Amino acid sequence: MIDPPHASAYIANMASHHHHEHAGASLAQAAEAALVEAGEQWTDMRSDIFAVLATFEKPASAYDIADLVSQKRGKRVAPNSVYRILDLFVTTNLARRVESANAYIANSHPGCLHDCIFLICDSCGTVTHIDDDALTMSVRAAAEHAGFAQVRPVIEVRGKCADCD
Amino acid sequence: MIDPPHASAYIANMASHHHHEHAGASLAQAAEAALVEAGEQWTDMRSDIFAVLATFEKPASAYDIADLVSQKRGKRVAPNSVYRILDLFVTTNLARRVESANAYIANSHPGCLHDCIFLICDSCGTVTHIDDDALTMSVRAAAEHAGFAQVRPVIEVRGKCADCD
DNA sequence: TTTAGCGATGTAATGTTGTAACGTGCATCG
DNA sequence: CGATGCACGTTACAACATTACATCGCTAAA
Repeated sequence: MIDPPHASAYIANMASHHHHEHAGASLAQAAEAALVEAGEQWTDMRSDIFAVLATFEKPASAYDIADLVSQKRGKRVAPNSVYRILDLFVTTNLARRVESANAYIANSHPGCLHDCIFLICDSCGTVTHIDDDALTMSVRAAAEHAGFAQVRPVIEVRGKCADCD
Repeated sequence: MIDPPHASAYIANMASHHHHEHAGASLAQAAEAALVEAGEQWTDMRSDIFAVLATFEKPASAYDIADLVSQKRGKRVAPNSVYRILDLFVTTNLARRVESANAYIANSHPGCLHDCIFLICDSCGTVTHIDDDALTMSVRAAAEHAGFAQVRPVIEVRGKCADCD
């Protein structure tokens, strides 16, 4: 799961509403803005962890991030601390947890709330993401129809990406 | 995650095609038939593990199962062995892995192949399952449209069930 | 009948992922 | 100056998963 960092590569959304796909410094700024907006602080540690997370184009495990942040800071950062901050990122929509990979990925449009569909390549591990609100709303509706409330859909698709196929 | 066993409680499917929802002995028989059909053996160990898995109405971790099977046999069964057999069950469609819970659940209609949608209650842990082929096919289609092949959808919804809400 | 192969399971060790409990430093505010 | 709250550190441990190799029993070929 440790891999050479790159800029995140997301494909465009199919949905009616559109938004910016941030990258690099722009993304970090957007993240900071979103976190502050949520009433949380944008600390050095949070900034570093977000920066590292954003360099991955594949889902990064908390341990991957801990290692890289430790290097970057020249001081050991425990996975524990990373988890705390990742949890914060997830709840504030700066990052997403990829359940089927036990890993995390930066949200390329923080501040913009919706359910996403992740496509994870079983060969190369790369994640692309689709926003199809019609589809995710149907899933929500189905769950609510079954009596569920406070619904949080997890929609991931494992498979072979176009490159690896 | 260790919990008093019960018969599995699944809700009916919404889709056009219908099938039996097995339970108890009938389910075990169906599982055996499906496994043999797939060219695999129905051994005592596999039978025991399936039986234990089927008593859960919540997703069961490999370790939960290992504990109960160990009791049942009066001899320690290592998680390792359980994982092996669970993997087999998953590939032969006798069981499903619930990714967002790192756990497994028996398939109440083995031999009948489709994608399911799991609803997992964050309070009580109970899983219900929906078969909505229109929805899952849309997800597959979206993934294939993005260039993915050999697609395996993972559609889970976390939330509060009607009882816990 | 031996023996070679193979599939299923056992055993042990280890790796990975995730949490709990508690301590410390630092800013703000009465 | 305390007191409070928050971010982060440290340690330990729990939960989940895999690897490598050994053993057992069956069956098919020699």
